[in-house]
Amino acid sequence: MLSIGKFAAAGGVGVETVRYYQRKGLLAVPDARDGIRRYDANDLRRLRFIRKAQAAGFTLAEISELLALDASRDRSRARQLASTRIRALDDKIDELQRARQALTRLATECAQGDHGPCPILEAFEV
Amino acid sequence: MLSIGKFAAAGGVGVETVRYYQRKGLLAVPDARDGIRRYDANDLRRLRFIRKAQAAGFTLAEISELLALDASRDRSRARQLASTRIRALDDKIDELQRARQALTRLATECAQGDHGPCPILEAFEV
DNA sequence: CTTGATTCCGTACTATGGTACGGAACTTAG
DNA sequence: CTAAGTTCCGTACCATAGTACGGAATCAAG
Repeated sequence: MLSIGKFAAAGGVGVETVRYYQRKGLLAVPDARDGIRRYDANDLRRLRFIRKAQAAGFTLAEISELLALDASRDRSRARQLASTRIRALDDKIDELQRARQALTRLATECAQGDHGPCPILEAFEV
Repeated sequence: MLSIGKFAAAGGVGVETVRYYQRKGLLAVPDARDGIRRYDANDLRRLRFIRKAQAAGFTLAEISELLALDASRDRSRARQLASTRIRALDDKIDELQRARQALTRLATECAQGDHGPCPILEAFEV
């Protein structure tokens, strides 16, 4: 049974972040014995779930829904959320790759010769 | 000479966004003739520059610096900003690709069989 | 037992990039 | 000329994901 400080540390977040997740309804606020709330292994699994899902690009709102599904075991909805997220990831990856390509080309051109306007600066114009 | 509404439309943003960029120092606030401020082609180039740089993933703070460089013509600093941004893009792309891979695998596993816990939900646990 | 750290709780503040609102003055279309 | 649309300006508000603060109470170490 962990105090909030140990719990937060075990989950790799700050105490304030735990409280924030509680306010958001992502984590339960355990009953306090003697005024100090204690967190168990279930709480910790849930906190780690949140962090991992977040690393996979889910927003906290989406994670709320995943956590609710965890209770209902609604597989088709879980797959739906996953595939929506995959499409969003694809779009974002494409966008970033296009930006990277454009910038790389510009940086190369800018490096070749020190006369005339810098292509990086010029490219965004017009 | 465009009014702020036409100017914003020409730049593909809202009027409030133009005012926001002015507050941020990204766009100048032109002198008003007769109380109405007029925007010229230079202003429009600058606004479009902002939008394009933003699409390349620069933050408004970085764009401020790019706009300042545009005046000073500091090519080496421009290249430096570009390569820093390229590295950040690479990191982000990697991260998203890892997330995509993990999610795709999970969604496939979840689709195979409807018994037992859903791997998508389970994966984020432990 | 005392001192320093931790907990609890509400509230406020941060950064980022905008969006909305209200009222007065001014412009534009019919 | 009148009515509707714009502009100006300051201020407040939005979402997202936290972070900070203050004061009282309680816990842990020496």
